[in-house]
This record gives sequence, structure tokens and C-alpha cells, in this order.
Amino acid sequence: MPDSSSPPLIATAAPELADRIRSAGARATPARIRVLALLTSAPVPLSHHDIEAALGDASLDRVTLYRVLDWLVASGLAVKRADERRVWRFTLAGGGQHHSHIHFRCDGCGRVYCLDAPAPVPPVMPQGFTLAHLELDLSGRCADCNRSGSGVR
Amino acid sequence: MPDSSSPPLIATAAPELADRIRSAGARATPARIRVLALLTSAPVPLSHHDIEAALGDASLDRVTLYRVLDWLVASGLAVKRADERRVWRFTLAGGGQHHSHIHFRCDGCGRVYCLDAPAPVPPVMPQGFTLAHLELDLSGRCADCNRSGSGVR
DNA sequence: GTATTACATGCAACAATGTTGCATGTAATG
DNA sequence: CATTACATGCAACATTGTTGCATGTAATAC
Repeated sequence: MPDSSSPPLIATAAPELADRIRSAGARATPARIRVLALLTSAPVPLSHHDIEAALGDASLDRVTLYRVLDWLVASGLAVKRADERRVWRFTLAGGGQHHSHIHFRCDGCGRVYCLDAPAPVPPVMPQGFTLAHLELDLSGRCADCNRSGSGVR
Repeated sequence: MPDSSSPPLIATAAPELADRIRSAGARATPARIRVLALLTSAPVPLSHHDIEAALGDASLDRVTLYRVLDWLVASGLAVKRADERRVWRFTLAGGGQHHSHIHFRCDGCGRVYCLDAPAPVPPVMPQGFTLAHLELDLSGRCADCNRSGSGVR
């Protein structure tokens, strides 16, 4: 285990997670530790459903998971955002250098394309605001839908 | 009532709407006409719920409304997009010069702020794609949440 | 004007997702 | 080890969206 400094630790031991939870002002319960551990090791944002599935047999109560996730977000340990299909997805806060790609959603067929273009320049933030994530969402009609011309005026 | 030319007609007569529906390849039923009329006159994107409410007593069946809206989108007469609270909102296609403002969502409290900044330059679209709408979504922590520091690492 | 028929509608039932209240369990504290 | 406030699990409910099927009706042909 080299590199005992810096942010991007990958495997985080349970006691350390428990401490993080406690210093955020709550009890270090198995539920919170397990969810936090999952989010810590997940390479991509997880949905409520993903987490339930990942916890397997000994899954938490659905309601408890909702509450754990809400608490994680409220306490600033995690962030939640809607994906392109409007499903909430959760990530560890600060873990985020998601290469902010650009999404194009077709108004005809609903498909989502990931465009490979440079990220737009972030605007100046108002006093006191901190910017963590940036996403450009485009919509219109994709080549397929334009070609088949389904109902275009 | 001057100005008998140009796009931005506001009140559209039912027969005209019926024609538009028929030329999109479907039957001009009361349900479709009423919904299309609503969308035509609405100054802002409407949710499923808005439309049900606006239709009042003689509202359509919930399922029918879903199907009408889906058809409108599939046929290209309308577009649907998720608002910042993940609710589907529908607008007439082509009606759209929504001043594309920029949204900032706070990861702490969930509030959404509308920033007043210039819209980003649209990227080059792939062959055959047409761009209708563009939206920049930012997230992070707002001034309030940063100040009260609820749980920030 | 009437008959035909494919397309639309309404209803019932269901599925997925999210919320609330309350009794019980347990992590933290002394 | 006892206490207790906080967390959990359960049941019930709310909202949003989907599917199958019987019935109604817009468009077309007659």
C-alpha cells in the first residue's frame, strides 16, 4: 500500500468509513457503512436499484436505503443526480472527475447519444457557490429520425 | 387582429389542428385536438399533471393522455423533456426559442438556481443530426450550504 | 346516408418508485 | 451495564407509468 497521502483511495476499510460517518454527525450503522463502502468502490454512479442488487440477499429495507441515501446527500458525503433516463444515481462527493461528456437526446426516438466534444467553459459562479459538476444536454432529432422523417412538419 | 403572416400564431382553430394531426398520419380525435390546442397556447412546457388539470372536469383518461402525448412526441409534433425535478414536460415542436438559461442544482439542499449567464456555444453536430435545444446543467454547493457547512468534508 | 373497419379510447389491473407513521432495535454515552 | 436518542423495518399509502382487452368512433368505401 504505497502513497499514504492524497484523495483517490480505492479500497477503504470499514473503520475508516465509520469515522467518516460519525464525523458527519450520525451513527455508524451497518446500513450506512455498507452503502458508503459500495459507493466508495463503485466506478460509476449507482442507482437505488443497483445498490439493492449489489447488497444481495442481506439487502436493506427499501425505505432504509432511501433514508441512508438521502442522509448521505444531505450530509455532503454523496451527491445524487438524475441520469438521462431520469433515474437517480449516487456518487461519492468529491470523487468526481467524471469526464463530463455531452449528451444528445433525440426527441423522436428518445435515444441518448454521447457526443465527443470538448466540455463547455464553465460560467462564473455567484459568490459563495462552488461548482462540482457540469453537464451539457442537447436535444433535437437524430440522423435516423430525420431520415425516416416520422411526422416532421 | 393584425399580422396575418409568420410563425407565432397563438390561437389556433380546431380544424387547423385537426389537419395537422391528420397530416402526421393519425386520426383527428377530440383527445388529440384538445391536447394539441393546449400545448399550442401554453406559454411554458406542461407536465402530464398540468394537462390533466387544465382539461378540468372532462379530462381524458390518464392512460389516453399518456398515449396522446407519446404519439405527439413520436410524430414530431411535440417534444418532451425532463425538468429540473425530473418531471416530463411537453412543448410544441419548433415553438422553441426558450431563452436557454443555465441551471445550478445544489447537491446539499437540492435547490435549483437559474443563473444569468450567456448560453454556451453549441458543439458541431454529427452528420444528419439537428439541434433543437441546448441546456447547461451545473451542480455543486450553493452559498447557503457552503456557509452552514452541513457535513462538508 | 349508411356500413365497414382499423385505429383510439376507457377501464382494470399491474409495476416501479418514492413517502409517512409507528413500533422495535441498537449505537453511543455515561 | 443502563439509558436514550437515533436508526431500522414493516405496513400502508401516493404517484407515475405500463399493458391487455372490450368498446367506441373517425375515416373510408359503398
